[in-house]
Amino acid sequence: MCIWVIMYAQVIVDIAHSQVDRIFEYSCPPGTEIGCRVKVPFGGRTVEGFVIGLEETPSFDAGKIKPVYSLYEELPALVPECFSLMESIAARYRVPKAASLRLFLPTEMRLGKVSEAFVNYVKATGKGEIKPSAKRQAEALSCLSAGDMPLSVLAEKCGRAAVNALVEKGAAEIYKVKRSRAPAGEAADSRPKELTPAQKDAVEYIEKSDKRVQLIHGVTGSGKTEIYLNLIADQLKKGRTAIFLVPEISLTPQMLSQLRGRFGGEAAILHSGLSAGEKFDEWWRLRSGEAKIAIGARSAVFAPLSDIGVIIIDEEHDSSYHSETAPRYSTADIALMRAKYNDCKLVLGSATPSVETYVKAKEGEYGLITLTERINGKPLPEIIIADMRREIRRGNPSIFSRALREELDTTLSSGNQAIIFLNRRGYSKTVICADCGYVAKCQSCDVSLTYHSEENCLKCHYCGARYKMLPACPECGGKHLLYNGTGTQRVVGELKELFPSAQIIRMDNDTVSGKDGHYKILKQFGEHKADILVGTQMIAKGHDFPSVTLVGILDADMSLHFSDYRSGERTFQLITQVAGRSGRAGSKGKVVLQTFSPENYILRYAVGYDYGGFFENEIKMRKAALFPPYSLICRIMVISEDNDEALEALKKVYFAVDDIRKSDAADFLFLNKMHSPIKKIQDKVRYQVLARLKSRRHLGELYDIAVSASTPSVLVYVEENPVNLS
DNA sequence: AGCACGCCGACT
DNA sequence: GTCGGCGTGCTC
Repeated sequence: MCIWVIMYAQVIVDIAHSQVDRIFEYSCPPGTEIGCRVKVPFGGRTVEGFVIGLEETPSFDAGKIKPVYSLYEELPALVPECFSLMESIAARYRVPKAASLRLFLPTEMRLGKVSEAFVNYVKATGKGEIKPSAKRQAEALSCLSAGDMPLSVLAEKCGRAAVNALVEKGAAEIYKVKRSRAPAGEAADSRPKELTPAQKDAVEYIEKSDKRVQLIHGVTGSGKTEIYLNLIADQLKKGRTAIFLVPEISLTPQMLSQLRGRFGGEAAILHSGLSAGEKFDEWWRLRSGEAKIAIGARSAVFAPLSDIGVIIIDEEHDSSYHSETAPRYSTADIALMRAKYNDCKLVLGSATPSVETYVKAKEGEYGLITLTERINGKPLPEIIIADMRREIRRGNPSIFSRALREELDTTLSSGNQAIIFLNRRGYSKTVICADCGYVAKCQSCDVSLTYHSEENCLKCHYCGARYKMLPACPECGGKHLLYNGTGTQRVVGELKELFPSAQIIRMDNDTVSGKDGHYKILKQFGEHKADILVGTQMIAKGHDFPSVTLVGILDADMSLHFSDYRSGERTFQLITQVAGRSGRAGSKGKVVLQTFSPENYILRYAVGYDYGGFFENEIKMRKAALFPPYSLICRIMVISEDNDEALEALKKVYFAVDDIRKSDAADFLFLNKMHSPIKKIQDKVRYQVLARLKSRRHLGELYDIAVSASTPSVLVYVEENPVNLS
């Protein structure tokens, strides 16, 4: 006789709503473990839930407790660490626990939409008899005598009817075998390379350091990747696991095959190109311990690994590491939580680290490894500045400088390829004087103003101030004020006139369609099906094009004048990144950088690949102007289809924040409410409360205000140091 | 979040 | 007299 002790499961139901953001108790079947996903009855319907605790005695009226319907799987999907992270994320970003738990599962896996895949096998039982006339059945049995085989193969050979008949008679049986959908893909040969002394030092330094976070600042081609791979390999040797994060855009087919070649089945690669089934299988390979390295974009920071030995974030400055949906986490924050929990290192790497990261490394909070030498010893491509004011003065109305035209000519005639990059993003337009390069700025914020055509005025996106349109340049009196950038079509048009025989591909939001339209265009160009690639942001990173020897940046200063304290940083990062596209393989590369402000310090430092100089200047300016990291910019977005409701919520938020300011005025550098720079997106009006705070001490209260001001029809959320103010 | 229960207007 | 509007309240 056997007496089961009835166990009670503490369950978080998978409904992300504050009113059900608490524990519900259910009696559960034996075999239920903490971390299991369960199907439970909940207020007349059936929902998915997560077991976060087990108890022998319920704390709820036992008579009202209902039983768990079923378990989704034997092995708990959530590892113990998830519960600690769940608490931190829910508290930090003010989201329901269910919303933070969802992060740990690929969306494709929720609600039991995908499950394991099976393949049917047939085996002979040796039982039953077949009639002598049944030739096909006999044939099938003889096939099986050599061993079991997949049903589909046998049916193809001997006919489905014959197999069915054998099964009917009991002479054969069908059974299921788990089929792995793990993406096969090619595996390039990429055996470990001998490390250079600098790389060896870096690995040793990181492993010995007592600092939790390490920053590798290394120029393009300095061999950061090889350092990462060695750090990972060392942890695997110790029986620990690893997470390797890259920007989504870097997960190109070449990179995937390189990683597979290096790590084989030890690595699970989670990327957006996987089907639901593939993702399911890759995820379970990690969870079951079969795979020990999780490689992927942002969401892979939630990989179901235990005993993590190292977490790596490559290209740490990349904006794709910030989530754009609630909870709006930053990947580095989560990675740091996990690094602390697992007592392991968090390694950040970049050729152009974000200012906020670099300042921590310089001040000693993070370990800092600087790699100045390139592995192949080759110099970085030469960057030439073309002064567009001079071009105009000399009567060159074209969008191409003389220098760029000449370089294009030599590049094309020597059979090489060129990339023309347009530095435009977002929606706003700044005002530039074509004669002297003057840019209109806000008097109280020192950021550039944005031209609003509907109201024909200039606005500051930081304080909401409005300025009258300028009839002429206030500096030089020039009348050539430019309000619009140049479009890619115009660039292609002019190029065709200048180089009629060249093949040109254009790549921007208009020409890229579908999920891999992006990749298709790059592939074409990589196969040298065109001589010139013209594009915006999207060509800045990713692919290696061996025969590209020239990169032209048409409006290098465009992003400098965005009304954003980070515009200088972004411009430096962008130029460095785009320049890196030139001269990847054999021949030396060149970069022509066209600008209306050639004396600008950001461009000067970029030309010399002088990150240190750039940083010193930038940090000085941020300190003087009290911009991050010397302050915290908080934006509370208010979005709704109903303008009145939005305004009501906006007022509520503003007055609540203002109350905090009244109690602690010293912490507030700025506070105002205003329209969002983009007033309406998809028929939803957008307002914002913008605050600049000296410290983080009121951040939690701001999150609380956002939560309490949101309604079913008004979305309210907080953004910390927002990447773009749209 | 859903879904039930519940109390007031126009209909077979 | 009923059908149904969606306001309040609960879900182990």
